[in-house]
Amino acid sequence: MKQTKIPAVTINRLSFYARYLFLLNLKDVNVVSSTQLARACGVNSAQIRKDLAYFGQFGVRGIGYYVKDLLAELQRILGLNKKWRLGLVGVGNLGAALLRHTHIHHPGYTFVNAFDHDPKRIGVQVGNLIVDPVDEMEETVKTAGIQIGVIATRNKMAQQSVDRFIKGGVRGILSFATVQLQIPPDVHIEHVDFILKLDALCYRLTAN
Amino acid sequence: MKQTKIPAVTINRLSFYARYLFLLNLKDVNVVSSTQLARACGVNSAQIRKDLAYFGQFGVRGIGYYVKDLLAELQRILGLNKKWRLGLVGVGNLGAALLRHTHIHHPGYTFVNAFDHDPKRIGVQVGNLIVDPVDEMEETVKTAGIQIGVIATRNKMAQQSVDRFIKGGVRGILSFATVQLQIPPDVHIEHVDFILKLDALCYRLTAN
DNA sequence: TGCTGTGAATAGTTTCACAGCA
DNA sequence: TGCTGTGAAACTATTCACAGCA
Repeated sequence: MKQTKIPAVTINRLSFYARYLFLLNLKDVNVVSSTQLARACGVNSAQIRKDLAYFGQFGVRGIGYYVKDLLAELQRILGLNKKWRLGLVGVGNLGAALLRHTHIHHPGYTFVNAFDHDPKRIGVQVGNLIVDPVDEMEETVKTAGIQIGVIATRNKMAQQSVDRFIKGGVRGILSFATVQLQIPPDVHIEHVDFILKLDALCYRLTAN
Repeated sequence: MKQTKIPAVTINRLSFYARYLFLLNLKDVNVVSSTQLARACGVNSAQIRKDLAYFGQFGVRGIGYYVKDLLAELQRILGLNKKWRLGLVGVGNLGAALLRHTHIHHPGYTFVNAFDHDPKRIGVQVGNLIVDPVDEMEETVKTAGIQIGVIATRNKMAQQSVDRFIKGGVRGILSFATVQLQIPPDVHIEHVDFILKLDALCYRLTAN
């Protein structure tokens, strides 16, 4: 499938396009041109055509793209047509917020287990889940078929949590921790780091 | 100060370097080379030297960088040596988690006000703050001297909240919403979008 | 006519490689 | 000697511009 190495920015944009196409589809819009899509997503129209060209030809010359079809193609390309089973470790403020988060536009993601190392939190219900102890992680991750591990622990516990997910067979990690994490080459990791974003704002506000 | 346009990726890396230097400083390490720093941050050493070169010369040939000095320089460059007053709108699961978040390594950021549009939430204490109604935003943002506005509302309310912050004089926005937001050219915005990151993981896990 | 798809041109970023200096 | 600082080279990404087709 992957003819060549697709840049991460392209994947993020595809995800963004898919979101907008989803909205257009809700509004019963049938056709959209790369120029319209570009305006809505704040990018150049050639960019959109190039991004799509990595994966094939999805448009009709003189017309544009059929919204339903392109949306379906993008969902297939990104893997959003499947169900994804998520595990969470660290049921603090952030972790609990994630569990209670309603994924309206993304019914494909479900948290199936939550873990914590703090005995006071174990057995407590958060959202739809009962918090499990971290020492059951490896086993539970295997039996529950968890595919993506979400790290919402303190930095100190992050590496240990990653290791446990990986031992359980997880190949994708979403980390909210602000430390570098060691992972084997066949595992993918994405970082969500809003302090970094705040720092960028400070810089822009300071540097005029 | 800003001789040329500094790329956003460079700013993010500087922030990352600063974090690591902060840790080194805690451990009383005095000197670090670009090679050591590079290994710790997972980048090329020339990259670090180039990133720093945008702002000046901070090293000593044959030695490396003095940790304390470089940290201070980076904090000055990024504006992290100042105190920043943040306002939050949307005290749902995520917003409440942010208010309760302890910024151990970043004492420069403080939430000074929280707003919500839901009457049931107004007057309630979350973290150290009492939730205020959104229709007081413009006024409160001015009097409280809020410099950065954080958007943690539902997508529907996001644009309205941005507008209110900007009317109150805010020039920097951190948005957790997943919609495009309209802002005037003198306002800076950063997006935190973990669904986009999850989508990227799905793609990588799907595309093998 | 009015769009897509794409080669070519441009712009931006990273890495190499080494001069220059403590 | 062993590092930084930096021009040049290599690489990557974006945008232009237009051929090709419904």
